[in-house]
Amino acid sequence: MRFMTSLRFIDAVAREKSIRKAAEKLAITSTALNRRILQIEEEIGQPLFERLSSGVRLNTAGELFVQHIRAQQAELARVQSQIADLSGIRRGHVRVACGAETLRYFLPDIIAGYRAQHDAVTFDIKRQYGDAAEAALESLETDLALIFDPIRSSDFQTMAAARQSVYCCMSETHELAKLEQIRLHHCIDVPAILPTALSGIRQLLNVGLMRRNIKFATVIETDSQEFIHNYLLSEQVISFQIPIGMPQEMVKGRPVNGMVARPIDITDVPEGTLHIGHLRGRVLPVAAAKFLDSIVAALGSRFPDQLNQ
Amino acid sequence: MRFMTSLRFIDAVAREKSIRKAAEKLAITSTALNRRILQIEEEIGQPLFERLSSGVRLNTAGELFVQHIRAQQAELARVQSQIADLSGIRRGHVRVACGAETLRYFLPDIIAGYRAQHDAVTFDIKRQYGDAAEAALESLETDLALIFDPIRSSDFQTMAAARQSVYCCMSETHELAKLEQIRLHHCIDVPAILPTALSGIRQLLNVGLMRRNIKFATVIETDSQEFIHNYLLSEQVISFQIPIGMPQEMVKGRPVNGMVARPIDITDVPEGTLHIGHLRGRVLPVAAAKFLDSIVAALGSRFPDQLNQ
DNA sequence: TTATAGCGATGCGTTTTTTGCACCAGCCGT
DNA sequence: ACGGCTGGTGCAAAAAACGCATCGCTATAA
Repeated sequence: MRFMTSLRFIDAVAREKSIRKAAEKLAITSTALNRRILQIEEEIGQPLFERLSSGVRLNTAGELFVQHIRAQQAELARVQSQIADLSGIRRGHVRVACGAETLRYFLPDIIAGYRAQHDAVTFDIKRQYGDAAEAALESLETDLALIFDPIRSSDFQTMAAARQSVYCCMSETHELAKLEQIRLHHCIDVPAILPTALSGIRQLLNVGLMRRNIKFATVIETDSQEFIHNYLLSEQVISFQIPIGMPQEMVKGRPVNGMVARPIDITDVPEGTLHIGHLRGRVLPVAAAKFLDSIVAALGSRFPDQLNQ
Repeated sequence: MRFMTSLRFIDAVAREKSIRKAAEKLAITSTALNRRILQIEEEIGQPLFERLSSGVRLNTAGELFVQHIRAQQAELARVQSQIADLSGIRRGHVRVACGAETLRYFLPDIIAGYRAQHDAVTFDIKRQYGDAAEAALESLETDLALIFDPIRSSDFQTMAAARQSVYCCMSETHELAKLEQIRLHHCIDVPAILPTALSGIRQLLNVGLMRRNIKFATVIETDSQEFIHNYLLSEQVISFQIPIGMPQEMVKGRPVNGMVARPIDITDVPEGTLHIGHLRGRVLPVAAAKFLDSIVAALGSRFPDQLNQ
């Protein structure tokens, strides 16, 4: 979109906080970029950036203007998607921010199903923790967010929610695998591998640990689910997951690839809520709105009793 | 605003329904304009205009896109005004659509008062009948509307309203000037000069005439208040006006420039309502919002008892 | 029927705008 | 004092936009 070039450039400079760095990303020279910015500042009638020795920074006017640029970009995307939708085949690009839990099995499944029907729709999946996902929604960097976490911003509009209780995962040969249900005190001194403190699962566990005044024997802390998953097979450690982050067979208690999951008593560790939604007040592009519909539908069929709203 | 040029051009072509006509208005050649449009159509991926032998016309995609362009222009104006407001002096441009009644004394007064405080704010005043004013709000051609009429569109957001009863105006030497209050039957066979059927006053009068099964001796019908005003001095005819369209002295029954006004019994002619508002859901530029405030305040002080909301 | 006038589209030479290179001045940490 | 970084600028080359002349088409009038 030619007429958006200058605006995109300003957005890029605002993000990079440096004309030269932004120029490099945009594959033009810094002088060309610099002049475009000076030109727009002149048209606006006042500077949008403060010039620092280390780069540039938005001033108040620039803050307002960049906010407008981003809203404008999102609006344009929506209109384009609407126009593309007129020609029958649905085109578009959907940007999703999600936690590691939904990234594992749920989203690939849903997206494959959606793309089977609309192969002209492309996706951008970003793994982000709750607060970062909310920030991405607000800066219009993403269309949808799947957050397993308390929602902090009132600008988040939940379109569906599913309550999820925490399960304990381990090798099927693990001692605790013999139990049908796990209590936290079973886990005392049992080597555990945990997600980082930013994770929603970890926060729920912490509530339980505080409540019962228990500490885990944490041997590894990582933000990689991939790592956790593989490590369970290498050492007799326990890990934690929520139903949406596991194969459905595993949720039912049956072993999958040598691993099993056992529910933790919810009097020990409270349930959490998976929120699916978008920025309040935003009208989503057609593709994103329809994809959201299919997420909501899938969630409804997988967790019929835990679905709110 | 350089980056808006192509968009403005498309808007112009959409309005003129002709590339050549639009080119003339934009002071460029039709070929340059034509190529800009072809370029944008290519970027969008499909045509925005249907080519007819007599010119062009928006297709569905174009309809969507032009709608986006207009919203975008309004948003940009708002952001610009917000930025200008940062530097202390309030700049901006306010576009008002109003009927002939408010155009006469009320608006000049308010605008003069507002400009005395903010001389960097400019105005564009368009006289339009109710439905045209509502259309102008929806196509974002105007920011505010003052409509003395029933409101038809639910997209009109009323910010203030004042009930106005109809007065009969005439030379102070007119026979009817001796009465304190006029009844419709007094006006039978009295030569009258009336506003056109589109006017809100005329519609109220029609209600009364239907009710009482009376007909005026209409000698002249015009949409020019200026003409009506001057004609009252040249011939012994009656005319009709609402308080906001008259000098305040005249409303009190005293002659002004040889003319007087007498209230019509409201059992004969019902009261009407003057609505002041903007397009629902729209965030107005700073200057327009503040000007609206001053209109509302002025209305409140002039018609303290008739003010709703 | 032909003639004509109006419309949008296109090839081509000219003008305007944008870009890249080389370089300057200022700031900061070493 | 130095080297490395920043944004800003003069000038020439590249690219984009523009205007003129002209084409093909259609609706209207003679």
